[in-house]
Amino acid sequence: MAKEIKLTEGEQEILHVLWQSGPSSVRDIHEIIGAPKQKSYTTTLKIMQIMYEKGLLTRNESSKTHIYKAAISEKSSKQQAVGKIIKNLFKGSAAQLVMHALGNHRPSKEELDEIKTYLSQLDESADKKK
Amino acid sequence: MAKEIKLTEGEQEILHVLWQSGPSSVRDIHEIIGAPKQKSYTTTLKIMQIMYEKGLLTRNESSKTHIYKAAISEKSSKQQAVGKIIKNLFKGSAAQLVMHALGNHRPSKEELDEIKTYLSQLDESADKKK
DNA sequence: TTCGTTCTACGAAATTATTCGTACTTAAAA
DNA sequence: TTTTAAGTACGAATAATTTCGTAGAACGAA
Repeated sequence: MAKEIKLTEGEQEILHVLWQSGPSSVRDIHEIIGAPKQKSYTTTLKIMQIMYEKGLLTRNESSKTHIYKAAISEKSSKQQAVGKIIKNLFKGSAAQLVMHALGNHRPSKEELDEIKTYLSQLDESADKKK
Repeated sequence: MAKEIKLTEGEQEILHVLWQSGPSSVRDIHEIIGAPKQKSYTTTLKIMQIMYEKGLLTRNESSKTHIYKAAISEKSSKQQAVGKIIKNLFKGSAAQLVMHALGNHRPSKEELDEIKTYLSQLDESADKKK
């Protein structure tokens, strides 16, 4: 199992932006999440520096403006986040989460079809297993 | 939209237990989450008292040992938690979360059937809407 | 009634996270 | 070359959270 990483609120926000936008400068990130909240630039900088020290981010220092990248994958974070929710809020049942998600966030017809297709694929591969 | 409630790590743990077990004493909760982590009893007590002051818990003081209940519903917390994940990690697509959950937590045949049934119901009711 | 156990209340220390000011560096523009 | 704009580093204040010790109340058993 992947190591359990504990992220603070601020760290999560920064990772989300980096995953969406790709490698970014502190300024880039700050415009998106710090500035709108009236936080000073050095606040964003500090958090990113700490994340760098912790190994949550890597950075390219070749130019004056450092460019940061997420050092942990969105994929593993998704898995951890979803797994945690299933465990804590849905008594371990992925199916319950699925139905909850479908019930509350009304996917479009297209999305529903997408899911059905996916489900039938799952069925088939389940047969072939082991 | 329901008010955005921010819970600390410790608060979440306690709510999870209360939702699972129903009304409980501090001792009950402590045995489940404090004791295994070698925390002292008063630590659990203190957090629950603070939660009570914040209105996150209610309590019955009729006996010496107070009995606490969660004051916020598991349902709304689920909605908030799932909504947040969909927004932050799945670009707003519930379908993506669903497929991720199905892909990583291999539900049993029974669960799959359950989901399919649920899906077809959704389809029908979608037709009737507005 | 007295003792021992179990509880709550509360204050304060310790820890963790966020926030920001200041100093110094770099590089480009004037 | 001087000035100005934009960056980084870093220390320290503040805020939020967790942790625990101590005091005193409640209550049952001896």
